Amino acid sequence: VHTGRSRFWGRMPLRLGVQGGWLSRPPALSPPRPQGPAVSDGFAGLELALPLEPRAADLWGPGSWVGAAPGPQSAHIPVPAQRAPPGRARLDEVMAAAALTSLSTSPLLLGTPAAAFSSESGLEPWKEALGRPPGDWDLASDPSSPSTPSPPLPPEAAHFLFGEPAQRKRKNSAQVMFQCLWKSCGKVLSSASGMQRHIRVVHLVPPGGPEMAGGRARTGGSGPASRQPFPPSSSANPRYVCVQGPGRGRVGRSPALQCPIPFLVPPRKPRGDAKKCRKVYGMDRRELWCTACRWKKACQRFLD
DNA sequence: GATGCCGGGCT
DNA sequence: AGCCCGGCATC
Ligand SMILES: [Zn+2]
Repeated sequence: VHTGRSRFWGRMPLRLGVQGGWLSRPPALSPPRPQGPAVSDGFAGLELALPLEPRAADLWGPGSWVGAAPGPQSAHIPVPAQRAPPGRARLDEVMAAAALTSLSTSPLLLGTPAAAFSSESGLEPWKEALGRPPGDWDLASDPSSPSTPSPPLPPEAAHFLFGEPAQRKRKNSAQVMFQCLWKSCGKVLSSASGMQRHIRVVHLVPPGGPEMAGGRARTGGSGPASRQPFPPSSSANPRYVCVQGPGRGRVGRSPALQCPIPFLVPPRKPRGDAKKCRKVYGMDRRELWCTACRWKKACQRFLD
């Protein structure tokens, strides 16, 4: 059983270079590597478009691609911004890119020309939200909001979450909204603080252990992965590595350590050395492979 | 180049 | 659900 896939968040139009929950593409950053190539680094490739301005104009503008300036620790991931081949809506695509991760929050501009966001494809969450009277789908609908005020997320986290919502002189028709893109969440809130709280309460394991979570503890692995960004990773490698922020380089087993969530990642997974069906039987004896191997999935016969 | 397999598409 | 494959990371 592996623990869900990606567990990052970022702003909407960005995409994290993650595959299978393990960081992809080592190179670039190269922190001091204490060990051989097999176990070292591996998380420098984290690709973030942090410097991006969250303003819609920039994100969806005429340029077809947006990306972060290449830097020591941020390669850029181009994200199609405007047009997309028919059958695949652009927003859908961007959403997919973002949703590739588990969560992302982003300011949305409501009331802007529909063309900017119009999409036939499924975006149920905020499409729905759009249909409802403002203030209705706000915090009021958050089932898990205790009356007690809680401390805000660390400032860094907030930064990664929303950036500055660009306090434009608001044309009375435009309104900045925030959407939670945590896997299959999509909640839309009207304030950054509200979104922070939502994320903390609903998606984050509190820094005291999962059992301290509000009323209903989410201990085991039974719940939807969407609520377990930091699952009690299996006995083998119960660690997360902080790749950015105050706690950079530190390891721990929960987001409790000083690290903005987006940069708290599991270390790279080594490839097992067990020979799998493909290697054992060869391409010509494909019928002998286990089904998983035949389907290019993780082998079920020869486990690691 | 070969192998392992995630993510996602199709039926 | 079963089945397949693109693409990527690792060997
Ligand atoms: Zn197999």
